[in-house]
Amino acid sequence: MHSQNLINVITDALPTLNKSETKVAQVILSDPDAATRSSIATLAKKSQVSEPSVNRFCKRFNAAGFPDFKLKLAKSLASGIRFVNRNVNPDDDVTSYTPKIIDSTINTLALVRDKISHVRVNQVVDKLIQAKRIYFFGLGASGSVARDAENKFFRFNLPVSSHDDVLMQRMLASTGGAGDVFFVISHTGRTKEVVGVAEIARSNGSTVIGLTAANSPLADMCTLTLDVDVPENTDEYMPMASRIVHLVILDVLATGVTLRRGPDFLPHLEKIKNSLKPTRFPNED
Amino acid sequence: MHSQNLINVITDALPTLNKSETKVAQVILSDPDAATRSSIATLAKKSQVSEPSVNRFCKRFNAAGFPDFKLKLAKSLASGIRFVNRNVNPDDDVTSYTPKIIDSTINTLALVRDKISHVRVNQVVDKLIQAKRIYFFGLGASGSVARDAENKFFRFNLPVSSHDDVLMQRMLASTGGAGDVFFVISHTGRTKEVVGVAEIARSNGSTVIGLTAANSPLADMCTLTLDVDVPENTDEYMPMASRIVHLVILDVLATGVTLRRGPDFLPHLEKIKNSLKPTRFPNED
DNA sequence: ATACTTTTCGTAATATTACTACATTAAAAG
DNA sequence: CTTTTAATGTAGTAATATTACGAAAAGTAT
Repeated sequence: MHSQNLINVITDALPTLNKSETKVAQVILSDPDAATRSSIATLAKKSQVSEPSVNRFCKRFNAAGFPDFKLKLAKSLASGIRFVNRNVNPDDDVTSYTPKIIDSTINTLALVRDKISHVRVNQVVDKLIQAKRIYFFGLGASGSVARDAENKFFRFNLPVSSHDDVLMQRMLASTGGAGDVFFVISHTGRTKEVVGVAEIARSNGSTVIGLTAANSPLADMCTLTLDVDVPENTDEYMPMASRIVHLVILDVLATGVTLRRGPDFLPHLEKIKNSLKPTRFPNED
Repeated sequence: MHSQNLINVITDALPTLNKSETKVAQVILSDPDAATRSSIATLAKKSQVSEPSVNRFCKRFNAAGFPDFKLKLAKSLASGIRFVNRNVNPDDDVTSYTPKIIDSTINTLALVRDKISHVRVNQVVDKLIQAKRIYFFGLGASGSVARDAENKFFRFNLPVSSHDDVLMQRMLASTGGAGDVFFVISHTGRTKEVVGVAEIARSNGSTVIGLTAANSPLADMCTLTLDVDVPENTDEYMPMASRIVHLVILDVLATGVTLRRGPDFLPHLEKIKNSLKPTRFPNED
């Protein structure tokens, strides 16, 4: 449901426009930003047409009127600029690469927000709630994601551990069984070792949940997967956005588990929080 | 120059506003999209103030007037950021808590994007470039952030390690000296152990960089800090966004270092990437 | 408290801006 | 050439926004 960029729509419609509409279109396209700031009178003058012509032009593009048109144009500009400028160039300086990287992460998260399957999330929460034991597995960058997940889920008062050692993973997978949940994190879903471990766990009757790419070998091996398709463009040389997405999805899952546990569980979380107080300098305010 | 998101600006200014301005702000924040579509008269009525009050409100936020304000607001909305009621309620289901958590993370990132000091980022990149050795330190949730940083920075071909063991941290801090960079990650900046370690490192002539809260005890102890003021979550159900922010800032720093190294360095990164190929199932497309 | 100052806010007049109805012109069809 | 239809503009009207000014409220100092 990504609404089409208004500027593209106008450009596409250009050949079908009549004389005065074309004039208006050209003026708008030549400087869309200026158009958003000008009144119908000034725009009419610039285009050398009458004001009603401009108004008709706006209505032709499904706007209620000129002000509404300007609004839509402004929105197109705002979202467009962010989309185009996503890549970091070799000659970028701090002031440009910093927002670019953050924007790119934001965009990816927005994408995931709109695409993630709520049904699937619910199913995974189900499995996690029922688990007698949870293992988080990951290698490389996903290793620290797994570790973060452990740090989050141990609070639920059940045996949780994270592992980034393949041999350890293999051994644990082979000793697991019903009631054990193996939560396997992998950006590509194609790492042979990881897929192998998932296969072992699965064949022993454990539940295997994958946080990984859709339709990957790992995904095929899992009881249940949370598909994440992160566009690769920023991850040219090192994983970036995918880790973040994985972490946020784990946040979502943890929240899901907390909510299912109900309000009686909150004092327990509070207790964990308070246990850290003596390790800290008191807050002055 | 990156213009700050108008909605954040308004939210931040909320405490400094007077009675009628507050009314207007609340109405706008409760449904910013509706605000962009309404006239000054309807907005005034909704806020139960006069039209000039709305107008003054707009000018206060550096808009030429009401229409200009609407335009800026629309642009802010279009940047992919949704501002819903950010808190998760006990009776939320998947379809509501999932977007809430992701939106809240996005919102935090957008805030950091607009507030982070580029000068400071540059200074930190300077230090990292010059480092003979880098240690990433963190405890708890910051432990996995430190580990992720190690995974990222080892690619730059210099001795990097991450540690989440306080004793290890102390020992390393005491043996360090000029040329060593201790990169200390802490959300609160108030954990006694961490501050102590930073102090030891500092007193031995090492460079200590803090990724932590501004004006915290840890920040005071550092050679250089990257201040991150993530609104502390009082809500039980909301996960910490600070980890995510820390990770993204480390992405920014890694990018900064890569760019400084120049294009000659890219083959090296390529080599690391390729080294993983044999561990993966080939991609079918 | 009281008078004085400053800030806040609304009324009403005015200016700006956008829209509509209708007239005119241009183009197309017969 | 008409006649018809589409395209465009004019002028009036409606709507929307802004300004100037003054009243009320809040704050200060005496």
